[in-house]
Amino acid sequence: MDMISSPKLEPEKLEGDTPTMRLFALLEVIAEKDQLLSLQALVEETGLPKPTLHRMLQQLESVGVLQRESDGRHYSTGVRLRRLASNLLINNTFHGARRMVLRQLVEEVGESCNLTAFSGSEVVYLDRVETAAPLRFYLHPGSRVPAHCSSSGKLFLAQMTPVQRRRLLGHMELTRFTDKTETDPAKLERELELVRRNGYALDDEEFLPGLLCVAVLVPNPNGRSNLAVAIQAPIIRLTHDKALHFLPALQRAAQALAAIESETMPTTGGDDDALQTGNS
Amino acid sequence: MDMISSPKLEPEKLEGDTPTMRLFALLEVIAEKDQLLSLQALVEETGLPKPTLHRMLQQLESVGVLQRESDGRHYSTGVRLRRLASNLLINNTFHGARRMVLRQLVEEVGESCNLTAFSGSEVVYLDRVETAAPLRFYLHPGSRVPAHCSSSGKLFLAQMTPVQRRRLLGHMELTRFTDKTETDPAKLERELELVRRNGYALDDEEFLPGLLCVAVLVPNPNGRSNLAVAIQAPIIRLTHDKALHFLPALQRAAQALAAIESETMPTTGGDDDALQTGNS
DNA sequence: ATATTTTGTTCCGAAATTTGATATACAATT
DNA sequence: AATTGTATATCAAATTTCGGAACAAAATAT
Repeated sequence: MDMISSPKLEPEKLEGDTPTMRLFALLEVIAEKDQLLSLQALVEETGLPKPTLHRMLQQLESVGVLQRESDGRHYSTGVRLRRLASNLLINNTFHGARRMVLRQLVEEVGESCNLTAFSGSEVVYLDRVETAAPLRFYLHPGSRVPAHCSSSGKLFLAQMTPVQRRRLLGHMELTRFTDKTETDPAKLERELELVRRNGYALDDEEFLPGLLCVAVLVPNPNGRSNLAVAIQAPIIRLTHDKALHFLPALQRAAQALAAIESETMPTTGGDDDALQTGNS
Repeated sequence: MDMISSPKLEPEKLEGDTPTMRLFALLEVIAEKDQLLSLQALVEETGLPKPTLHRMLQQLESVGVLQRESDGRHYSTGVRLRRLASNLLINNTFHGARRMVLRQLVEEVGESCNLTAFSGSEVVYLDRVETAAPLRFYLHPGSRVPAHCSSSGKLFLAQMTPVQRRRLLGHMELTRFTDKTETDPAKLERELELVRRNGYALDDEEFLPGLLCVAVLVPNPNGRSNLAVAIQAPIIRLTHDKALHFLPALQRAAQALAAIESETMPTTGGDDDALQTGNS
């Protein structure tokens, strides 16, 4: 094992010292783009020789990590990779001090709160802390709800580019769950505009009768966020006004969560090898 | 949820043919249970030799894919892995959109549906949404079936030029899977002619006994299509007639999928929506 | 406090894999 | 029909991984 790697800043080259790491870096490139990449495109993107890249892609495809599109020339994420990502985020509640932030928020506002992420086309509950109040909705972590009628979902939709959003909403049936569910795409679009301006989103009995939610995004300095915090409560206890009243607390929690994220997700890959543990 | 996970009886070898795939499988194990795993625990979990595992973990840690806890003896997900997962799920509108179309179709017809492509000489399942009905065939995405005895496959074959088709069928054994499997090239050719005229294809227990499929092509304005949608159901529930009854819904789904394709496929410019340069 | 067991780490030659220039097949475009 | 751009196959050389065995450091038992 060498000492500290020399600071060679290759702007184009796909970094990676071992074959495996090169392959992982390739996955990162693919995951970063919301588009189907061809072999040629990846060659230009990574700077790797074509045969090498071809082999890598083929290998990844053969085990279901990547998947080739119908035209046979474009690659995208495969089932295994997507499942890995899902599991990772769901199981990550353990690692996080995030739960503590949630817990404190719950204590502060007295209602159940949860942490959500956007996955595929739906909102998935990463973690959830319940209020002590006897009357409550029980929604377990791991479950999924549609984006168009959940507060977090609206936030995620609102921050997408128009192209991305149209791709999703254009082919999504805005299923009606309650009288208040928004099923008109145009109206939804208008509401998303509002959400974008307000910086928060409401779900006023749009998914479950009697359930009101408020959510804000967990800010992400690196780009779009895929984390949101939400308060969920029976409308009997949490009125519309009261919900807005909780916004500062919610924002504070979001900020705290963002801090946790940035602690563990620094932008640049630091190369300080502090491997020499106590070995005298 | 996957069904093929191996039971935890013995130190079941971590499957993987190449070093890289073994490593990916390791990540899957870790992602599945985000508990802080020690080296020893992983040895027992995966059945890999200790030095090997140690090397893998160390390598993964040194590049930030995994992370070692403060005690230095427990590993958990690292920065890069989590970022990969995040990006993956956010930048996934493409798969999300397609899946939604499938899901709606399933809801409409009440049977499992899937999206297939032609690859090499076989039909590969790109995605699949299961019906809620208890009795169902379980066929996972990524698996492959022969072209001559699947509804999608016949569609793909039917739209080929005679030269192309002969090239394939000439070197392909028309394997018999059931009594109804067509193994006579001449008869198959005649059926393909019918498929071409009808605009849809059936698979009436030609691959699996008791399984009936109907499929249509996803139209492609640029030429031949390499995408098909299909309904698959036990013949007990889905009679021949009923299948034809579902054709309009199937066609509608195909149309929707075509729209997604045309939205997504970058022509040849490379300039697309959301460019998010993860300048690392 | 010392002995014992368990867990983590290092070595290193043999075996397996990746690498990528070159060559070929295939498709679309002219 | 010819041409261009792409995707894929081949193969010997260069790297990398592999894992048994030895070693070090904790944790646990005596």
